[in-house]
Amino acid sequence: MDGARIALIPLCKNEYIDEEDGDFTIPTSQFSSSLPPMQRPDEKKRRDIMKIAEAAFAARPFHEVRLEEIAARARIGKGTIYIYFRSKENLLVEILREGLGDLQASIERRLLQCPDESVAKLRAIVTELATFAISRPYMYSLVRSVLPRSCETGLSGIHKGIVKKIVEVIEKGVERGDFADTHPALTAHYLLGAVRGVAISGPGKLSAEEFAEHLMVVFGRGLCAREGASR
Amino acid sequence: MDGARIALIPLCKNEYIDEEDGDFTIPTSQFSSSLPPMQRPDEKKRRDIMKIAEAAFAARPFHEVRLEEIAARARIGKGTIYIYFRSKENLLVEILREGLGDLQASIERRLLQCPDESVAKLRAIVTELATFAISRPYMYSLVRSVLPRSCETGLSGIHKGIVKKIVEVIEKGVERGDFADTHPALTAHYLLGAVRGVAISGPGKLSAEEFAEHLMVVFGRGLCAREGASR
Amino acid sequence: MDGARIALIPLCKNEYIDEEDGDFTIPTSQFSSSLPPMQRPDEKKRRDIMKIAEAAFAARPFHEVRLEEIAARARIGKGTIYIYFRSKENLLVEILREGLGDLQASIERRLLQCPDESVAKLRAIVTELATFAISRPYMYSLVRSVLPRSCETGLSGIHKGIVKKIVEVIEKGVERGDFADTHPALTAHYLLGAVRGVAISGPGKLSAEEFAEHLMVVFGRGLCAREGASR
Amino acid sequence: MDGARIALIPLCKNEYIDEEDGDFTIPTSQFSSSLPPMQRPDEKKRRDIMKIAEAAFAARPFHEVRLEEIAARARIGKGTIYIYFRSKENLLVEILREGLGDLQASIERRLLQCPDESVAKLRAIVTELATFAISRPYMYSLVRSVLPRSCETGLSGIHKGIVKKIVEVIEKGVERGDFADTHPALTAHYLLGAVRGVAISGPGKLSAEEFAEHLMVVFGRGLCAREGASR
DNA sequence: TATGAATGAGCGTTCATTCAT
DNA sequence: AATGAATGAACGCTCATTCAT
Repeated sequence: MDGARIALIPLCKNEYIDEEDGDFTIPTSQFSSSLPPMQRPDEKKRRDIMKIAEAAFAARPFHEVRLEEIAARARIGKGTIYIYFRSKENLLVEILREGLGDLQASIERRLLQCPDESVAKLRAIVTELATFAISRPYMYSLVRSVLPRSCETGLSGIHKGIVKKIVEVIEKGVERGDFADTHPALTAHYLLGAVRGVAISGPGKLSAEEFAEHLMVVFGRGLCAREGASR
Repeated sequence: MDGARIALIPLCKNEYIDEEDGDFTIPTSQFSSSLPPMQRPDEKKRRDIMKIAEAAFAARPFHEVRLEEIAARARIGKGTIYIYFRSKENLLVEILREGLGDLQASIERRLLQCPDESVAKLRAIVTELATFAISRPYMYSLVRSVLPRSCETGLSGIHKGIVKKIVEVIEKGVERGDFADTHPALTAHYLLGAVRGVAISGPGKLSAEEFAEHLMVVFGRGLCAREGASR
Repeated sequence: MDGARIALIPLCKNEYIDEEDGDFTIPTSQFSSSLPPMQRPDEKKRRDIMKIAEAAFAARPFHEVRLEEIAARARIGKGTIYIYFRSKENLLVEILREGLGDLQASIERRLLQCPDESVAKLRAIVTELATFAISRPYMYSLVRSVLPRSCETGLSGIHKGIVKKIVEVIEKGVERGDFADTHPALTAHYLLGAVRGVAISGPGKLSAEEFAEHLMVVFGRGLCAREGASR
Repeated sequence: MDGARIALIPLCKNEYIDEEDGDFTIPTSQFSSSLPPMQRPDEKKRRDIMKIAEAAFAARPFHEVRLEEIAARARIGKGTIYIYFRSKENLLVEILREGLGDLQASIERRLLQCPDESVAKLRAIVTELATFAISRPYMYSLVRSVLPRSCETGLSGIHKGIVKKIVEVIEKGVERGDFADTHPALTAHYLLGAVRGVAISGPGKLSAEEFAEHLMVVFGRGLCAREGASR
């Protein structure tokens, strides 16, 4: 049994991992990530469903969420969900795609409006992350906790896009001598992870502003090039 | 055996009769302290199951993990799992409890061995977190997968214990003038979240040492009292 | 739909959040009074299932009856049973409730139509009991097969109702001097037990009429006030 | 669906009934009814188990009785039961066989001691039945409620033996002009059923003597030859 | 002989999904 | 488009039975 060392070393971060012997083949899920956006007879109803479902998926783990319950809460028939979404998993994916898409969009919008200065850009990102974390805290709890197969669904693309944006800002700051960081990608993950950690299990009663401010203190200093007492 | 008089005298005609002592829990020895050297639930087998199951739970989301498959991989009968664990959820909880418990224990051990100095203590914690993240990355991905009910399962207690340890170190550092932090609890969550983020979706090919070192740079600076250009 | 504001705002970080209204029972229409002329649970199908299941429960003991088999015989899906019945036990209870209810109803109907005379009333009851025993003999064999919990299921209520009816008739007869019986409740149980005994293990090839007639002879005499050589 | 009339008319009273299409073949149970009495290493322990199990089988329906519970109550290992009994069903059969055997034996003993007179003989039987019903009321609840396949187990033989004894007494009484009964076998079933009915659901607080006395009044009169106003 | 850990067939039940209306 | 009754594959779990000790 000792020889049977488990081989579940994550081959590919960012994704649920497959096993050594291939027995655990992840069934190719049935969602094309790009969206020939299905006819949406009633866009408002679609949003309703997503809103209700977001709450439900946040309230309990995926396998405990019943579509019947979502339908009942949305005051529609169970079958109706299938007019707007291909499956339960697809429903969640769409919710996350939208949520992360919103976040990505608002980060990009904010960056465009902001002066081309390293700390200001960092602040722009941090502010958006904090606002998102406070206003839609459960979005975070969904991202990876329940979601396998994020590659196929295009979600990891959005996630990577956000990471990339942060990395760019840090790298630009390093170039300019404003920041000192030997591994900006790591730092980007710190930032996202930190925000997520607070969103999920952080202290209650925290305003987005306080949160952003504190993040700026810690990460601003942490990235600051001017000195470096790490010891 | 004569004293064991049966108490099932029908108290009430017309109905099946209940037993004197109500719930009569069968004294399932469940690892009872000491038994005749007969067969006993096998602690090693319990660990085997947990090891296999940890891999399975890491490989796919909770609702796609089949106990039958775990049993097959562990080369035991399906029912055997239920000798050692109350339910599928309990199995996962035990895995997490053990994992988080290990982490907590190693942090505490390391803190005891380490000089009573703020940065050294921070380093001790960071080193353990990084080591854990690299060596058991999927532990992190599990934490929220069935973690509603985390209160009842005692898991959140362990998590809080770890947070508390970090907070203590930061607060002590602040008292001594080594650290500057207006909200240590937030920072503790940043640290845990950051580690988690890297464990789950961070860049591959990262050694625990590199990881710890980089964390120390960012968070060490971020906490550093000596100056503070967050702007 | 705007008023249906989602209440799933995480009240408590660090834990999956519960819903405002707790148990939120889905308004499964379960034969709700009036619905748009859409599909509705089909009362006829319910009866079909009960008919098939009655046969199955009569053919073997409870724990050997397979719902899958009942479903197959009824040519429906296994899940469909659960649309109409809460559980296997509930299915049996409903069968019994209906059966005993029928018996009770037919006894009461017959009593209303019959002249207000002691022997005639006894005959009315006996006739219905005999008819029931001959036409649905397995109903009797079911009565106690899952009848712990008979209180909770309301079955014992029906049974008691029947007993009470018989007792009333006897007591009236005693009042009038037609019957002599010091313990009518006992006699009522004799009658039911006797019928049950014959239904279950009595001689075959017995018509309801013969049976009723013979019962009348034995119990008619047994109750008769006119003389009393019990010795 | 109308044509699909259920064919579960009990072909053979006294046994669970098979279905028209033979799908429901009752698995030949694995107990020889006659007893090469297996080595009984410890006869006392065997009795203990039976005593405990009798209570358990009386307390809940067959399928809810756990051998583990019986073992625990008897303070023996689960496997030990299988030293004394071939299976769970066999355990129940043995309990019933013994119980009914006791009843049969005591009836026969009493009949031998009693004057050769019709009413006295009836009284002998009734007294034993009443005593049995009062002192071991749950024996009755077991006899048919849980037990399929009684033919193969030899139980129905004992039951038939008792019926036969009663029938003999009645027939002798008829021959002698003491009793009038056109169908003694039916009456025998009445008697057994009546006793069973009282044992299971009759009024509480009834002494064996009262019970026997009342039975004699009703059945004594019911069988009495001297007159016959059943109308 | 006695044990109780181990087994695994087999169950009741659920719920995402389909489809007739 | 909308519905919800119907489905049935697939699950978690139980427990009578076996067997190594």
